[in-house]
Parts: sequence; structure tokens; C-alpha cells
Amino acid sequence: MESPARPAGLRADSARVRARMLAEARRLLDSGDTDLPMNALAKAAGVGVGTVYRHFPSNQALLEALAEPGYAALVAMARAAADDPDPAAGMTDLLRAALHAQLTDASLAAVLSTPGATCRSTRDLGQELGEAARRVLDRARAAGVVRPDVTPDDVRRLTCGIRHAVRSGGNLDDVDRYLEILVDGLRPRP
Amino acid sequence: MESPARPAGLRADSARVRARMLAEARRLLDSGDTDLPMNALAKAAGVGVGTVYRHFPSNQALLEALAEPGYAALVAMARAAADDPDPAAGMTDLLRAALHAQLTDASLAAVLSTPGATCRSTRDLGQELGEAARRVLDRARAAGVVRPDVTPDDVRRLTCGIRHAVRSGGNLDDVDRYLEILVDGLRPRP
DNA sequence: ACCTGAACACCGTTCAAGT
DNA sequence: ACCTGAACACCGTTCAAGT
Repeated sequence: MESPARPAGLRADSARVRARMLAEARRLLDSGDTDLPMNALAKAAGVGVGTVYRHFPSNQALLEALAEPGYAALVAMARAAADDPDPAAGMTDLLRAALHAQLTDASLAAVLSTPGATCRSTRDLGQELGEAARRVLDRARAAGVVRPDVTPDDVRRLTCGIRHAVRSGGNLDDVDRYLEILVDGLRPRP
Repeated sequence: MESPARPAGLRADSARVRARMLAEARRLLDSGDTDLPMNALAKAAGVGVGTVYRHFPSNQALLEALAEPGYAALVAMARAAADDPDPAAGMTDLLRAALHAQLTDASLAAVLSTPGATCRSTRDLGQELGEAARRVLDRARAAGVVRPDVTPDDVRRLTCGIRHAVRSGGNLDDVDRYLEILVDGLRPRP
């Protein structure tokens, strides 16, 4: 599994095919389909199934490749949150960014809710996100706005959970309310 | 779809087959399998697939039949919570019961996270649970321990979400912590 | 090297044929 | 009436055969 943007050592035509598959996969995922069948992608991209598997060794790997840009953007947001002069605002920003990213991008939601990563780059991004989240949490804890026992993995799991809560309802207008509930719930007990 | 406990107007042997299927389905589900394939159930129960479908018109209907006893127990818990002399304790009891039920019974988790019910009895139970939850919420709101805008459906969605958060981690020891976070988060903002 | 697509082992669901 | 199990349309994944 390589980066979606022009992996090194790949022939021009092969890179073109790969780009077309990723574009078509993104289109299928954004069309509302919750899952992304390999055979459906092959047909949509006009290639054989084997070609899909040559570039993405499994459905999970495909989702990770698709999620990578959004994942990187989320890491950037988390780092910015860690540098926010207001630790409480940084904390809220981190949660909001994580939740928004998952609600906007189904592939990112799938990757974040799955424990083990298939490709190296995804694992690296997870590591980086964890480190940024740790800094956000340390500062928020020092400022007394989060419980002492909250870990970066708690943030991951709870935002995944809130995503499910938001999506299992008709309207998505409850995002802000549920985000408030999560932020308040993470505050230290009085 | 009828009640799993001896539906009316069913021949003795048919009722026996139905009971065996439900018992085997329960066994499969508790064995850790997250989903319950109809063909696998047929093989395990020693019947043809058609027989499974004769009793349970779909996989969702099967899950609902399987969930019914637990669902009824949860409704009873919710009613008890509504009668708790302490409204705050009643609120916590409701959330704890809903969460515990979903973590213990995969079929109940599936049913609660699915919006529409296939069988009448499941829909009725959902109605009853909603009414009990409304009473719990009304009293908790009057006592000032929950936000004014929380609805019974919020409780359903959020407990489903917290279940996902609990399950997406290695250990299930975080139930109590996540429950605290949810209870605190539902408190009125200061 | 890279691609194709038939093929395998699974899903949920249906339905003609049996008792 | 009730049951059986082959069959259909799908999944993810593999691999011999082609360019």
C-alpha cells in the first residue's frame, strides 16, 4: 500500500489506473453506499477485479488508501488544536475535528473505528494523531477541563461512538448537541 | 413474527423446531459470532434454510425474536427506574441498564441500533421503552440533572454509541467510566 | 510487468419439489 | 401444513491465462 498521490516507482499508465480507481471509489463512497465492494469498484473503474487487488490488497487497504488525505488533514487539525492558546478550546476543536472528519468521510470513519491498520502509512498517521491528541489532553488536564483518566484512545473510541449515535438518527442536526454532551462528559467530576 | 415463547396456533412439532432454532441461534450468537447467518443456523439446528425462513422471514426478524426477552427485561428496568424515589439515580439506572443490555446481548444491540422494527411485538416494546424513558427524563429534568433537550431517542442513540465505544477497545472494563462520561455529559450546562 | 475475468467459498433469500 | 435443499444474486478474494 502506497500513498494515493503518485507512489514512487510506478509506471505512468499504472499510476493513471490507480488514480482512476481511487477517484471512482471516492465517488461510490460519497454516493451514499456505506460499503465499497471490490467488484463494484472494478466495474465502475472499467478494470478487472485483479487490478483492484493488485493496487489494494484488501477492501480494508482500499479504505485506508482512500482515507489517507482526510486522515492527514485530521492530524494537522489535531496539531493545531495542541497549539491553541486556550487548552479548553483546543480540546473542543480536537473532538469537533475528529467527529466532523468521520461524518464527512465514510472511509475515515471505517479506518478510525478499526483497531489494526493494514498499511504502514495509516499506522504512522494513527501514531501521529495519538501524539497530538496526547498533547491536547495533557494541556486540557492541566487546565482542569478534562478528567485525569482520559487517554487518546478514549478520544478515538468515544468520537467513533458519537458518530454512530449521530448517524443512527434521521437528521444529522444533532452533531453539535452530541458534541456538547461529549465535551461536558469529559470534564472532571465536581 | 410471533413471541418466541410458545406462539399460539402452532403445532407441537413446529413449536419444538422453532424452540430448537432459537436455542441454537442464541448459542451461536453467544459464541462470539457478531452476525448470525441463516444458512449457518439452519445447519446448526439440523433443518433446511426454508424452515428458518418459515419461522423468521428475515435475518432482522430472527434477531428481533431472539432479542425479545432481553428487550422486555430492559423495559421492566426502565419502568423501575421511572419509579425510583431519586430521579438522578433513576436516570443513571436507565442508562446503565440500556448499556448493559446491549453489551450482554448482541441481538438486542442490533435491534436497538436499527431504526425500524420488523415485527409488531418489537415495535410495541420500543414504544413502551420510549414511554418509560420519557418518564425517567421528565423527572430527571425537573430535578435539574439532565439537559432540557434530551429525548428518549437521544438516550437510545447515545447508549448505542457508547456501546460501540466500549466494544471498539480491547478490554470491556471501560463501561463504568464511559457510563460516567455519558451521565455527566447529559447534565445541564452550568 | 501488468491486466483480465472465471472461479471459489461464502452471504441472504426464494421456491419448486417432496412428506 | 410443513419441511428440504438446490438455486439465484450477491459478497471478498485468488489465480491461471493472456498482453
